[in-house]
Amino acid sequence: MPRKPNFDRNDLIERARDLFWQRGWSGTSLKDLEAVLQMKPGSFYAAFGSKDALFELAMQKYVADGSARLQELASKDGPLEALKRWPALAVENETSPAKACMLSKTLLELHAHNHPLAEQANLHLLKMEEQFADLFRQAQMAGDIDKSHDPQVLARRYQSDLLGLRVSAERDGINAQAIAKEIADGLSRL
Amino acid sequence: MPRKPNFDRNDLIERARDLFWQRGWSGTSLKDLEAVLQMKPGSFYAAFGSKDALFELAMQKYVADGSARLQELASKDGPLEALKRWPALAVENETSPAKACMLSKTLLELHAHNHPLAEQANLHLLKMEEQFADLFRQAQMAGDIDKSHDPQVLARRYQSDLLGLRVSAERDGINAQAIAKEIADGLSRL
DNA sequence: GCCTTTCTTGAGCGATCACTCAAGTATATA
DNA sequence: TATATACTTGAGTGATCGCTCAAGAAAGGC
Repeated sequence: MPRKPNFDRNDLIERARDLFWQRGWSGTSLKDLEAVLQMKPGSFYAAFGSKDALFELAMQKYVADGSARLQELASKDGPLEALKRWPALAVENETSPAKACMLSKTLLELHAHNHPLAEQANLHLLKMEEQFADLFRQAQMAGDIDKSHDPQVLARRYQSDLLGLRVSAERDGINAQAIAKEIADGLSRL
Repeated sequence: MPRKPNFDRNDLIERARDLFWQRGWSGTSLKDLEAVLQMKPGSFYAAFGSKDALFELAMQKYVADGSARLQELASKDGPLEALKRWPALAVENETSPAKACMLSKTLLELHAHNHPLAEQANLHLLKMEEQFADLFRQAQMAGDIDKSHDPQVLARRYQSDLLGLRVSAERDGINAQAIAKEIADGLSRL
């Protein structure tokens, strides 16, 4: 049999995710990708098919990694504590490609053009919201949150607050950690 | 003396604002603008200088109009009531070019490229935040909000929540009015 | 009427966009 | 070692990007 590709596909997708996350869809050119991935156009298209196809892979990795990190946090510290710590974690990482959520950036950029990637981003956001709802449910079962609240409603509001926080964190001169703390404190009052 | 331009400059800026607001900076081409403004390239560049210059004018109009509408609401119903009604108003208008805030869309799209328009958007957001803080202050003077709160802190959180709401409203299948109501209810508990 | 001043027109500029493909190169099997 | 089977290369595709500019058209003042 023949030659093997001399790259680590997973590593390439991660690097593409970081570039797309930071610069957005139209802000990332094939030239940018070729530079970061160290690939010529021919190899790129043989490996991924199109810029859009790679973007979708990048979003999937973004969601899978984030989801796993939240789940791990919940396993370690419990569901409520995970939900309370998550906003600060989302915003504190100095090395992350951007503070704002990649899914919301994609949605805002491409929704007006009815681009399929905007629809995909929305679906991924729905999945994240469902994970939040699960954690709220678990926190209720553990007696940490009053059972009078609807977990879906809590999750919807929580995600909205999180998206706002992460837009704010993208700004210069905004104390995002302070907002993150307020969101966490709000959960204590449920 | 000579010929007058046969267009209403203010009207052109409004149409450009709607287009930019909906499609974003890189999502709006000169061709799009020429079509909507009914201008050939020569006239366009004679009138506005560049795409970026028109975008800045569009943002200024966006902020001026929004700011005036909020101020009018406050004059009519009082500062606290204005702050409580504002989220629902921002999200209910079916004819608006987009649900998300034009400033946050611009910031997210252009911040990574250090584009001057991202910096401008941030400054406009700061001005809006200051207006919110003023209204919170006035509500405290009127005795509608406990004086133990810092108006700047309230405004920062309020704006973050508003940005999150408006990103959520851009999504399909999200009940943004419900989130708006929760934000308003939160203000009642201050 | 004419002249001056401005606005309008639209072909077309160089640069960049996402993407293609034929030719060359490396590797596993026979 | 020979062959088959990928992977890699990079010049080049047509389309579109923001923008320019010379020529023509319109509306004052005289």
